Amino acid sequence: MPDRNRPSHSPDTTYTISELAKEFEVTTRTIRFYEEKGLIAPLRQGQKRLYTPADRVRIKLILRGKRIGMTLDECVEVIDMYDPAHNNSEQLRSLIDTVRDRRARFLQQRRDIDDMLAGLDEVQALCEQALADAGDTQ
Amino acid sequence: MPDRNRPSHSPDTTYTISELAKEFEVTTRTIRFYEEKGLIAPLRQGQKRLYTPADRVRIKLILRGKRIGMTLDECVEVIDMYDPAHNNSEQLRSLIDTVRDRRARFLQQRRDIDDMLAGLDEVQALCEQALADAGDTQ
DNA sequence: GCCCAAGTTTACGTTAACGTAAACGGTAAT
DNA sequence: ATTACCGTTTACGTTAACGTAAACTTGGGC
Repeated sequence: MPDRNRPSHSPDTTYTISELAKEFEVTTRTIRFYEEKGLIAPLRQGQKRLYTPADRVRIKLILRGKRIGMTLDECVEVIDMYDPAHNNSEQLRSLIDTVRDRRARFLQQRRDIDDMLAGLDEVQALCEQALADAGDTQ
Repeated sequence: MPDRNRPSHSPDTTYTISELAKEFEVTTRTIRFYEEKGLIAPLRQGQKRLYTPADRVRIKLILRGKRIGMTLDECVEVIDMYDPAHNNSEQLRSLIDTVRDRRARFLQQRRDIDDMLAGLDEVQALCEQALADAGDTQ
């Protein structure tokens, strides 16, 4: 049995596919699918996949993106912003533009969520009022 | 030609499908699809669909939901919270629970977006630093 | 009367993101 | 040695949310 008691912050920690699947509450199929799509590229020990902390972070970012409705392709776009394959000034400026556009979309989404939350507040207030009224006339 | 100059806030304003399609930048197919799925139920004048301001609001809510990754079914759930078909106290309490759950999900999404935005800030800072450095060594 | 733009119905096609099943390999415990 | 789990590959199935095309109707303009 491999050592499951090593500190989780160890730099050379690795994870099996089922460990990550359990942690993130997805199926192993999902994780393999992400690999198939090129979103992650785990090591292999023999035939089995071995995930590094970096892989784990990528999965975390993917799932975060998914929760706010991003497609996998969009997740890749955002994740790729992090890796420093941007050599010359032209690429840097282009990346800054991409960042600006993406930020605008995120801000729109946050406005949408705030609007939704405001709606929920109203609904709840109406509910509680109706409940109070029902209590009064009892 | 129908009057297209009536004030848009008139209570009995109606819209054609193409007007709404243009306003919300979707296709007419999309709007008909929402009807097919039971999300809206426009009036008819003869064979043609006529949309009321209430229909328009529902479409707006649907699209808002979609922007934050909600499915159409989830949009219906949320929209249905607004209409007062909640008669007795039991239903009211149940609705309050539903509201609480939904709010929790929205709050999670907002955290996700804030995390994404923080990531973009970092990326941008690194970009600008790299650009500045490139300028220095020129 | 004829045309055109906008509307309609019906139906099949498409894409993303997995689910599900089959068939197989490695290894650890009984 | 057999059972019990992981893990693997390959492949077909599924659902949501429309796109696209065909064939038809309808009211207004020339």
